[in-house]
Order: sequence, then structure tokens, then C-alpha cells
Amino acid sequence: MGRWVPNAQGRLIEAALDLYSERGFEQTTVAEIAQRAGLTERTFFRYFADKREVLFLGSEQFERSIVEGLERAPAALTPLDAVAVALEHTATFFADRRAHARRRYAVIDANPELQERERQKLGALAAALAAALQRRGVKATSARLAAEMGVAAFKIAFENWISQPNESPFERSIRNAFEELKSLT
Amino acid sequence: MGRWVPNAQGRLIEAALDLYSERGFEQTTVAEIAQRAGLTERTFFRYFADKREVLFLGSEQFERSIVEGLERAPAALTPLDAVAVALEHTATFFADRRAHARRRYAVIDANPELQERERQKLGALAAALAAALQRRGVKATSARLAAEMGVAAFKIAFENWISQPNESPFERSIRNAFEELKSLT
DNA sequence: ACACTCACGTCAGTATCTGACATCACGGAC
DNA sequence: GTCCGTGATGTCAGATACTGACGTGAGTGT
Repeated sequence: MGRWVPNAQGRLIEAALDLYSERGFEQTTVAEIAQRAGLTERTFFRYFADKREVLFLGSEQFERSIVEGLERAPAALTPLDAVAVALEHTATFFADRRAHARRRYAVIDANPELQERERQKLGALAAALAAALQRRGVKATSARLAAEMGVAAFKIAFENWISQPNESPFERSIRNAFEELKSLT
Repeated sequence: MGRWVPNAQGRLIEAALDLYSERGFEQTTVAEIAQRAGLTERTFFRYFADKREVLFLGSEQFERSIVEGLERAPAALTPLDAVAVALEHTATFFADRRAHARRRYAVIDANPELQERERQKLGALAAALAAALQRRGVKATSARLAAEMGVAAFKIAFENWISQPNESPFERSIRNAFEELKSLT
């Protein structure tokens, strides 16, 4: 037996998600999360910059994988279609995580502070997509607009997906959202 | 002379904007803002829910005026065009405030926490616009997408406007952004 | 005169987040 | 087999954001 129980970060995430679900985000203190994970408050802040970030671990990796999808998309595609293709790749990311995604979404949906952080992450995603589009030769304004439109479609698609029965694939939600978006102009 | 110097809220806003500009948002404490305004920390929190909110006073009124613009827009307009018309009305709001807008934008642009709040406000604006569109008979998904697209165009237009010389009107930036947005599909 | 209001102050407390330093199993060097 | 880092965690002290309870006194109406 090692000195420390393994997977401290994972235990913190589980404890946080449990407590945020049970009694709400504001009503749970970091000390409580740490205690449930068998750690101290100080250790929590070694793993997470703040109380919210515990729900957003892996979002940089998520962003990177989408940007890579955009970089691999056929050069002939229109900016918006390239973004659509990149976002469709996230389907594999979500495939068997619908239950977890729902739980996490419920927690975030119940608290404005967490929604702020969520928007921040999606804003960063839009910025990264815009930068990747510019690398494809799209001019700055078009790149930013296409990226923001794509992220908007993604948001709507995601909410649609988690409200759907378990069989419906994420791709369908994404494609529907983009089609509806295009029909609006 | 009354017991209190008048315009406490205005003094707090000025003091905050000054200090945030001079030494950055994180590096200024609420106690310092209050002291510069000749008040106490406790009074700051009577006027503003938190340290960030002092930069966002009036955003509800701003949102309301845009929503009213959308409600007054001709019923024949397409959802996206109705949003465009509503956002063009904000030109009067900004007309002679470019200097102030630039200063405020610089402060927000320099700090992620403030960007979070800014995105929150724009997200609320998008939600309000979507609700107003639904009242016009637009179905939910289309309404949300059109609202998000409009807000994206507004963001780009605003940044374009404050980077422009002083003569260029806000309407021009908004119209350009919407045209570019439409050309992307 | 009198009470009532309301803007602000005072005080005490909780929670978030940070820096500095201590501890001690583990793994390698010798 | 002993010694020595290394690294994950604990301990402690403190700054700052924010909140609730209550005090204060000039203005205001009667």
C-alpha cells in the first residue's frame, strides 16, 4: 500500500459532482468536497484553479481534438462546413457518456456561476476555431463569425442530444442544427 | 450640504474603472475602490452584487431596449433580419460614447474573469432575443440559432467599431457584420 | 417637536484562494 | 542496505470577497 490512496484528482471530481448534485454548487464548500475525497482543501486547489474548474477538466483536450478535426477537414470545404465537420467528430467523444453528460449539464444548468465558466470555455473554443480557420486562409472576420456560428449550433445540438432518448446519435443533432442554421439566411 | 456626498454609485463606478485601468482588475481590492470613492467596502456591495458587476451597470436596460427594438420590427422580416434591425438601434446608445466604450473594453479585454461576465451578459441577451423571436412565432430552435448568430455579429461589429476612427458610425459595422455572416452559408 | 426613513457605517463572521514550509513513502545511487 | 532526492500531500497563516445584524444621524413630513 502506497502512502497515498491513488487517483486523488478523480476522487475530487466524483465528490464534487456528487455534492453539487445533492445540495447545489453554492451550498457545498471546498472543504466538504476534499473531506469526502479523503483529502484537504489545500490539495483541491493544487488540482483545480478554483471551485468551478473541477467540472471542466478535459475541456482543453476537447478543444484540441476539435481543432485537429478542423485541420484535417478537406481544404475545399467552405469555412462553415469545415467547422461542422470538425464538430461532428465530437460524436465519438460523447458516444457512451450520455448519462454523465446529462448529470453534469443539470448541475451547470442550475447555477449561473457555472454557466459563466461554460460560456468561457465555449468562447475559447470559438477563438481556437477562428484561429484554425485563419490558418486555412479565411479572413479574420469571416473566421470569427463562422466559428461563433458553429459553436452556437453545437450548443443547440448538445442540448437537443441530451434531451433525446438513448438511441439517437450526436451526429444527427449536429447535422440538424447546422441545416437549420443555414436555412435561416 | 447633505449628510452624504451625492452620486455614490457613480463615484464607485468611476473609481473602479480608474483603478482597474491603472493596476488591473485583480490587483485592486474593493476596499481601495470604496476608499477612492469616499465610501466603505460594505456600501460597494450594497450597489453591486460583486466586484465585476460595477462594470456592467445598465446592461439590463441595454438588453431591454434591444428586445423592444425587436418587438417593434416589421412582422414580415425574417428572424435574422429582425434581430439585425433590433441591434442597429443600439447605434444611438453608442453614438457619443466611443471613448468610454474603448476604455471599458480595454479593461475587460485584459481580464478573463471580466470576459466571463461579459459573455454571461451577451448570453442573457441572446436568450432574451430568442424568447422575443418565439413570441413572433419563430420555433424554438430557429429562434435560438438566429439570436446567437445575431449576438455573434454584434460582438464582431462592436470590436470592429471601437477599432475604427471616430467618424465611422456603429450602423456600418453592424451591417457589414450581418452581410458577411449571410455570405458564409 | 416628533417619529420615521433611508443612505451609509461598524463589526463580526464565513468561504475562496495563496504562499511557505513540513512530512514521509518511494525509487534510485552507491 | 543505507542514503538521498523527489513528489504528493498536510499544516498553518493570511489576504480578499462577500454577507448579516445592527447602529447612526441628517432629511422629511406632520
